[in-house]
Amino acid sequence: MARATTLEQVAERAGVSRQTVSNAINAPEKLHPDTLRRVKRVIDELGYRPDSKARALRTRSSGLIGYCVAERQDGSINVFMDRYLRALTAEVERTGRHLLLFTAPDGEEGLAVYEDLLARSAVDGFVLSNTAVGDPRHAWLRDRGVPFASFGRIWTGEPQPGPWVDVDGASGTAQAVEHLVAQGHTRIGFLGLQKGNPVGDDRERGWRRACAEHGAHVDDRLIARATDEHRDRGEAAAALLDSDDPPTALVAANDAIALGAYAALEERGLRPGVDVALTGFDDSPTAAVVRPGLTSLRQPIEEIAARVVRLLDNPEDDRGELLRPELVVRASSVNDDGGRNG
Amino acid sequence: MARATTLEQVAERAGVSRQTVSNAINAPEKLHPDTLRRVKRVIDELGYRPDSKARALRTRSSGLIGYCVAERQDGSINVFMDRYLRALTAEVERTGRHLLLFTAPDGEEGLAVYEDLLARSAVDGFVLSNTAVGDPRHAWLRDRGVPFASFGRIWTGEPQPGPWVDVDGASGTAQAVEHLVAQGHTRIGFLGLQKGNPVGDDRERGWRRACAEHGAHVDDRLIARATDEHRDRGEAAAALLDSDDPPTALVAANDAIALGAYAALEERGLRPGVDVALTGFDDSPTAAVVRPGLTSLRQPIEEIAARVVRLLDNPEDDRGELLRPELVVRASSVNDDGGRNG
DNA sequence: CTGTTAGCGCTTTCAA
DNA sequence: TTGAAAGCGCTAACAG
Repeated sequence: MARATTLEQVAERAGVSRQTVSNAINAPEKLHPDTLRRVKRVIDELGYRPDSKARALRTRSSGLIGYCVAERQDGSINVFMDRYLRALTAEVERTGRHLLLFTAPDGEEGLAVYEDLLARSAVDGFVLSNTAVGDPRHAWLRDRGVPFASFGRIWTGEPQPGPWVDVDGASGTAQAVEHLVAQGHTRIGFLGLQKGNPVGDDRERGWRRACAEHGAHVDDRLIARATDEHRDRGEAAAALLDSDDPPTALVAANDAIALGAYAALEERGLRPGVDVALTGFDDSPTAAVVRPGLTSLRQPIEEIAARVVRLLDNPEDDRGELLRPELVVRASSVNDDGGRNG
Repeated sequence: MARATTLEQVAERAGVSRQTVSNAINAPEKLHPDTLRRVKRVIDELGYRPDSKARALRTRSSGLIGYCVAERQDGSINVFMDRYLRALTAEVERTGRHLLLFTAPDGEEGLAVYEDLLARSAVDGFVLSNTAVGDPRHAWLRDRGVPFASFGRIWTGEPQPGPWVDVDGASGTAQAVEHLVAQGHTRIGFLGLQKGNPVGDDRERGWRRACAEHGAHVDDRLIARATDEHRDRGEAAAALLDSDDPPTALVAANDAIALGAYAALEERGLRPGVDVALTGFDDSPTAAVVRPGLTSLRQPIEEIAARVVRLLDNPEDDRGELLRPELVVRASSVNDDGGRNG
């Protein structure tokens, strides 16, 4: 690998001092236009770029933002990983930095990895994701004055320890309910997560509120909960479908559970969208591909990435931002197919 | 953010020179056991870690491996992104390095980004992925003596410009055919990609070879091709199903096309697995979730990541490695459900 | 506006 | 085995 051009080589060739070359790059307004032009030409000729490590050493900032890819496959963020990382990388680059990936165990144990990265001054800050209930990372970083921004709240009830962006789950399920009410449904079931799961509770709140607001039934017997957040064989939906007064529509807390409901419906000879309307949440890649297409709530991943990076640099700006997901209507929730069966 | 401990602080506290501390970390065998113990204790007390940038500057190696996340969503690698990046990150960490993410346009244009990273000495090498036909990156990096390893071949027919790992597509579809022949099928159709797409051609070869070997029909009229590699509405399958002598089983070149076939079957009142056996390729998350579950070929992503990193460090070791995908049998390809309907 | 000096924190080289 | 000197390539601070 060829040795890269240095500042000194540029300086010599341009007949100026090293500092002038540095200024040409970092503070061009300080140079006489002629000098600037001459130096710039030499820079281009030689293809010179400041050595990132030397600059980092001197400026005490690595230009790297740490991002942890969960060590164990937990499934939930899975469906966004691709979109999110792509967007985050692009956003971070817009400010001339890069994303540094690392792995760490969940919980307290993982803090050692963050500490290591910090002790080596390998990163300037962190973007947090896969936030868990009572996640210790946020407070830990805040206490050390480390810049960070989080996709996801810590859900402890206490004030958030730092800037965050999250998706408004209640708004999402409320949109789904409104959509179903507009189709004439008044008995809309909710396929939730385990009670106490803050994401599930949030999404349940939206279902409850919207049902009340729009005159649909609100009744705890319209709620069933999935045992496994990431894989459901349809048990939750089955419970509601086999009840005395089954709902005519189902709002699921996520796509995995909605997909489980497909199985439960099929077993009972019912068709999603025709016999029972169904909506999911997350707009996973699968939602667009199954038959019939699953109506779902698309998380504004690209916007989340943009805001997270902005909050990282301007932590005072806005401490928290709640973004509305967007309802993507497919055949699973509309009686009339209307060509939307994608 | 608190200033990190330096070598000098450790040295002073331990009553030794800076160099001795450096040796305690990088060449402990050079120290007297007593000195080593004393220095190590101080290192632990202070939580000292060498500053990565200073070390990198001095040793001329950043400890960072570049990985490009494709700028445009091309869909194909999408399904692996999560697993692959996780595995790659872990592998790279095993040797004390980290992954640096960046974006770059496809083709020649993107080389400027690689050049920039190199000129700044921001990375020690690259792991390539999303390899395109005639991908210019490999030869470009080789010509500059930059370490790299590729997931995916360049498919030009010329010798590969550097170490690579890839999945043996032909072996995969051959496995699928053998599985179908074992179920009694002799007319097995192939749902391929556009002719000339080397991935599709490779997978087609396996189908053809295995059909010939196992006495199944081999006939170009058993082949239909999808227009769009990433989204197929079932047109390919429809062409075969509506032919004079339709196949009783279908091997698709990827899951997206197989999923398209679900639609074509449904429209004709046929059930995957019951009336027509069907297999996909890639074992996308969707394959496990659709009804019936889609039999598919799982790429050994974790092993690919491990080998890519090994090749990066030992380019002479093995220039190319072809890995066998694993057939994951689900209900779409077996007449008897057998409880495998996942 | 330009140049000189100093030093970021580390490891390599060489001397003791 | 340990220590001192030098310098990786850059920019902050200041002098001219």
